[in-house]
Amino acid sequence: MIAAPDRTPLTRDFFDRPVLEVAPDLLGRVLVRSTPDGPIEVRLTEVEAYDGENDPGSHAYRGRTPRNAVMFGPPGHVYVYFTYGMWHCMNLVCGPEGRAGGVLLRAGEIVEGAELARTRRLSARNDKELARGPARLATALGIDRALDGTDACAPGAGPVSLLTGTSPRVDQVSSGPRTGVAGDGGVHPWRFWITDDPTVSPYRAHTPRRRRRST
DNA sequence: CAGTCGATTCACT
DNA sequence: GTGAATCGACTGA
Repeated sequence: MIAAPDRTPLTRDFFDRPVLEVAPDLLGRVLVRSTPDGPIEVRLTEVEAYDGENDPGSHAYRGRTPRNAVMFGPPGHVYVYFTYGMWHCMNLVCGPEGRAGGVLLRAGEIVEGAELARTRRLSARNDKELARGPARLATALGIDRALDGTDACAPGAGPVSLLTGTSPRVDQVSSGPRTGVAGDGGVHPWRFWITDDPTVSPYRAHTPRRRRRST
């Protein structure tokens, strides 16, 4: 008989560790998103670590700003940013307060609430695409900047929480360079995913944007 | 204050 | 594989 997955919420202590330790440890865990329309649960299959002010790829590299302030706050909180004029992406703040570490949630498998997720992800051709990619994951879960700063470890039923769940075996975890990260930030193998999982997003190197033709 | 670009996705060839 | 969409944050003058 197989034991049921442990639905005990992850506590702040889980996130109060170096981000490079937390990031791979999040794989396989289930994130619970509670909304008025119902719950959505996603099993995380791909993440990336961003190591605060030391990391050229991190939003915190040039210090604290109004946008990234939450990253400098206590661990276990949600950092949401808006990008490309259309998308939101979601992080979990890690490391001690002041350290500005974050784990970008890049992809996962919807394990509960797929029906609701489909209504938010009309372009998805199948359920594996519902949360394959960081902005897709945020869209499927109904995440936007209103959730920036939310405590994912708050007691009681918050809008976002994480379950202890079951971690994949160490030999089932792969790592490699982060997706779409420019320059020196792209050298570190700080992207982690569950090997061969079909919901993991495709890797793309950073592509400099073409200059817009001036008028 | 104008210029540049983004931890991306989608439609189309 | 290529290019457009779309806007807020950040940079440097």
